[in-house]
Amino acid sequence: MSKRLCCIGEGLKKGAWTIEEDKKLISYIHDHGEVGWRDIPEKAGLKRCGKSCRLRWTNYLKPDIKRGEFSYEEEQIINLSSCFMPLVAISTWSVIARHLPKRTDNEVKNYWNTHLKKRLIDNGIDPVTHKPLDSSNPGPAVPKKFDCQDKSNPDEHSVQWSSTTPASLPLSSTFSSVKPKISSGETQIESGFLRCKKRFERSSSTSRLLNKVAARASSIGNILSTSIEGTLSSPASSSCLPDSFSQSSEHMIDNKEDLSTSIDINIPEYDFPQFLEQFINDDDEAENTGGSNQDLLMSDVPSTFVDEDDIIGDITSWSTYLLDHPNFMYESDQDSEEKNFL
DNA sequence: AACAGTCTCAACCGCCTCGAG
DNA sequence: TCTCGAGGCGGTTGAGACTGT
Repeated sequence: MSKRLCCIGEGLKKGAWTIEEDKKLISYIHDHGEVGWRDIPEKAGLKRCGKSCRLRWTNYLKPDIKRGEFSYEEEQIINLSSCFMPLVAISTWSVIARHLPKRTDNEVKNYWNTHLKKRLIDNGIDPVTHKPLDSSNPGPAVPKKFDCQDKSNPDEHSVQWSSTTPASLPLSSTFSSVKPKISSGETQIESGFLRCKKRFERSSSTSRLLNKVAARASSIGNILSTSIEGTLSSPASSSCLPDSFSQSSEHMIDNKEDLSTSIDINIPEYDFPQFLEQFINDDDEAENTGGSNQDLLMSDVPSTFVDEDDIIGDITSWSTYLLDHPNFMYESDQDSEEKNFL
């Protein structure tokens, strides 16, 4: 198949856009709308290829784009979404971006690559597989606050790291359990086709699950912090913690008052893994009964034959790990004290 | 103040899918 | 059914900003 290359042409400009170019593009789209990108440069008087115009518009100039730092809730969605990376091969960033209102896929991707991925690597986790980076590394570094062996008295607010293996690793085993369901009778070609098809369906399934998470994204920070609180107050976990950490957790509780409204931490709903499971069950029930739960994104998505239990297990595994290690994603952020207490 | 190293993110690249003809 | 162009995607690059010495 021969294809005319879009961005190769005489006199086409590349690189950073000027204010004048931006004005021309905005003015043209304001008058004519986002149609026919191929013709827009010529009609708008721009020496750019259509593709470049489209990218500039969708990633930067569009009026409803939100810029600036990502909120804690947005980070949580990206973190959870990153768990699906090994499962879905296409449309990942755009699907995630659709769950973050006014964020572009490019921005989400950049944020993951420059911030969140780095944090995982810093903490000894492979950002692709979510496994420890190497076998000599027993797992992500764990704050000494969580080290059962360490009964010393670490500074309450500064986090020190040890290499103690955490009780549970995020997704390391559960991911490998999610395999394409190809029957024994299929040929290689058929299985290739099906694999391609399944990629779509997984993407859809992922989106549906993300949608469920995103639907409560506005309160996810509160839910997590409360759940962490509940986890820490349980006898099993508190017996493992040094006294100083109990004080630290009290500090967390005090600080939480500033961050959220008061929530009854005894309500099981706020156990995050349970919350996820319950939320998905509620959603399924609504679907079965023809309920009107608004699916913000995937209302047109066909049913999937990906085993959602596997994926839910993955989410639960990862969220459980996050709950067990509340500082996990934030240890590199020395300047983000507030986040360290969540 | 000057330089070097690091980080950020807008923009580009090449490939893919979809839909019109 | 096939071809081809438009639009969309993830991966990558590199200029400018920032930070440390």
